[in-house]
Amino acid sequence: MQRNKGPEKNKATSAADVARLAGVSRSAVSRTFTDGASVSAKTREKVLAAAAELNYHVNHLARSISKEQSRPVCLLAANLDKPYHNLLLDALTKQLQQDGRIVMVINASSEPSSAEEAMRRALHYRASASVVMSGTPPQELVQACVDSGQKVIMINCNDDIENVHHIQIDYADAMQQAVTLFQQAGCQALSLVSSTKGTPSLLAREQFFISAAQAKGFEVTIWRGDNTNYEDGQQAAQALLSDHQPNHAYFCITDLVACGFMDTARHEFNLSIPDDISILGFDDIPQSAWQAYQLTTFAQPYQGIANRVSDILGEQQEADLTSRLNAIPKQRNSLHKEKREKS
Amino acid sequence: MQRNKGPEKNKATSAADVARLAGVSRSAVSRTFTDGASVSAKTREKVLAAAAELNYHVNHLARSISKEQSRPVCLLAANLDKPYHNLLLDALTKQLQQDGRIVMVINASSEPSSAEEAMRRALHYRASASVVMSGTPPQELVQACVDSGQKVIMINCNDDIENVHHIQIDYADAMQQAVTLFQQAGCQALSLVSSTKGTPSLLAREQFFISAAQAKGFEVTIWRGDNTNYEDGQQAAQALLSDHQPNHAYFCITDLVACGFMDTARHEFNLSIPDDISILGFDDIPQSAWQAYQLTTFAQPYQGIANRVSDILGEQQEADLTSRLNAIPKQRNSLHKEKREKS
DNA sequence: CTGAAAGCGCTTACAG
DNA sequence: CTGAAAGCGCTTACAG
Repeated sequence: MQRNKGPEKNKATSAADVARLAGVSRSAVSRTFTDGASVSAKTREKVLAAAAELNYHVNHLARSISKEQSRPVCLLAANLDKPYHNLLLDALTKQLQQDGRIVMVINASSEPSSAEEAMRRALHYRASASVVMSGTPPQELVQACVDSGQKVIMINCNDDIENVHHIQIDYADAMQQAVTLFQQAGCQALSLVSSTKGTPSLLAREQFFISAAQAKGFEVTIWRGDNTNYEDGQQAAQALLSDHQPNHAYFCITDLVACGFMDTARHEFNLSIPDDISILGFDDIPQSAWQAYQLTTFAQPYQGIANRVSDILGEQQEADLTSRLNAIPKQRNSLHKEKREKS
Repeated sequence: MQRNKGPEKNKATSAADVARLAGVSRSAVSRTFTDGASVSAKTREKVLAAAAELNYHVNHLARSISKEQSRPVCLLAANLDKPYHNLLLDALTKQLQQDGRIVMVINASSEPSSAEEAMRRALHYRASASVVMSGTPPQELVQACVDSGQKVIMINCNDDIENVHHIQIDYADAMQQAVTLFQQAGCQALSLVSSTKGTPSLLAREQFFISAAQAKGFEVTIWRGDNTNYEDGQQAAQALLSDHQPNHAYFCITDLVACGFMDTARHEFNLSIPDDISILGFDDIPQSAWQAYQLTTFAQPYQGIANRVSDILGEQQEADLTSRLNAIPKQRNSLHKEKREKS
C-alpha cells in the first residue's frame, strides 16, 4: 500500500527502476515480460517481485515503437449514433482486444472532409492496420497508408485500391431469400425503399434484390430517400402508402428505414402489420426484435467480420485480398402469414 | 506518385530521412512540426518540402513517449450495444479528437472481471487520462492509475477514491420535474420501474424521484428487474399492468425500459398511450423520439459531459474534483393530456 | 541464460 | 535560429 515508491513522485515506474531494485539488467526485465524470451526461473522471479512492489507495467506504447506486432490498430468509425455501426464497433473492439491489440478509434463523422482527417490520423499513429468501417476515404490517403506499411481493411466497400483488404457481404444470396420470402407471403408487387446515398453495400443490395425479383417475375418500383435513417422510412411510407394495395410488399434497405416505415404505416395510415402489409429490413439492429416491429430481416455477420479482421492481422503473407461472408436471415413476423388469394 | 522513395521498402519514413534529404539536423525537422518551436522560415520550408516528397508524418506514438501532452486518452466503455453508451462514446470521441488527443477505446463488456482488465490496459498504455464511462473498476487499480500520474475521470459514478475526477448529473432537479409532469397530467399514484443493478446513477434517480414524489404526497410503488433493458421493461409491464388503474403512472428508469414497457402495455394489455397510461423515461435515446414511443424523457447532457472531460484534461492544476451537470427535459407525448377528473 | 550496447522515432535542454 | 547530445521507455542482436 505504500505509494510513490518510485524515484519521482507521480511518475510511472520504468523497467530501469525495476532492474535496479531486482539487481538485474534492463534486458532481464524486458525479457520477463516478453513471451518466449529466455530468462531463468530465478531472475524471472526476482523481476516479478520487484515489479509487483513498484507496481510496474510495461509501457505498451513504447514497446510498440520497437515491436511491430504490438503496434495499434485504428478503427475508422462513423455514425456512432446508429445501431449498425455500434454493433460492428462492439464486435471489432472486443475481438481485437482479445487478440492483445491496442485499438484506437477515430470518429469520422459524416462531414465530407472527416474521413480524410481520420485516415490522416491513422497515418500519424503508425497503426499496423487501419480498419475502415464505412465510407470511402480519399484514395491517395489510403495509398499513403499502404505505402507506409499499414494493412488497410475495408468493410463493405468495393473500391479497388491496390493491396487493400476487403471484407464484403455476399448480398446475392440474401436478396434471393428476400424475394422468396415475399413470394411465400403471397405478395405480388414489390417496392424497394432505398436511398440516393449510393454506398457500395446499398447499391449491391439494390441490384441483387432487383434482379432476383425480376427473375421471379416481380415488378419492382423504387423509392429513394436522402439517407437510410428512421426518418427516411417515414417519408417513404408517406409517399408510397397513399395508394397501397393489399398484395404490395416493401423491402427497406436498412432496419432503421423499416422501423420508420412501419411506424408511419401504422400510425398515419392505420395499416396493421403483417395483416395489411409485408415488410423486410436489413441489418438486424436490436430494435427490429422489439415487439413494436418484429421485423424479419437479415443480420450482418458482425462476429464473422471481426474474426476475419483478426485473421487478416495475424497473417504474414496476404492470402486472398477479398473475403466474402454471408448475411444471416432472421425470421420474425413482419411478413403476411397466409397465402393471399389472387386479387 | 512515386512510391517507396524512402530508404527501405514498405517502411514509414522517419524524421532522419527527412533531415537527410533537406540537409538539416533531426532537431530541425522535429521543430518544424512542433507548434511554437523556433525555426527560420527558410529551414522550415526546406523541411516541409522534403517531408512532402517523402510523405512524412510525425509518429505521434513515438512523440507521446517524450511529450506528456500528446499521450493518449483511454475511454473505458461498456455495453456498446446500448444507445446511451453509444451516444456518450460518440460525443467523447469527437470532442477529444478535436482537442488533438489520441483516443483508445477499451471495451469492458459486462463480465465482472472485464472492467478490471480494461483498467489494467489503461495502465499499460500510459494514458494521460482514463475516462470511465460506466461501471466501477476495482479501487486499487484506479489507485494505481492515479499513482502513475494518470488523471482518472469517472462519469456518473460516485465512488470516492482520492484524486479522482467525477462528472455527475444532478438528478434532483430532473426528478423534481418528473414528478411535476406526472402531477400536471393528473396522475395520482406512481410506480417506479427500476432494477436491482443498483449503479450509482440508478440509485440517485430512484432516491430523488421517491423523495420528490413523497414531498408532493404521492404514493410510490417500486418494481425492479434484473437490468435496465428493453426486456426488463416488458417484464415490468407484464407484472404491473394486470391491475392497472387509469390514474396510475409509471416512471421508467431508462428509456430502454420505457420502450419495452410501452410495447407490452400496447400489444399485450391493449392500453393506449397516453390516453390510458402515462409514462416517463430517462436518457433520451434516439428511439424515444420514434413515432411508436414519443416518450417524454430527460436527456443526458452528452455534449456537456464531453466538454467537461475536455476541460479537465486541459487543466494544469485540478480545480474542483467533482462537477455537476443538469439533465435536459424533452417533452413529448407519453403523458396524459387533459386533467383527469378525480376518481 | 545474461548484460552491455545499439537501435526504434521522437523531444528538448544546452551551447553556440 | 541551429546542431550535437542526452533522454524517453522499450527491444533485440551480439558476445560471453
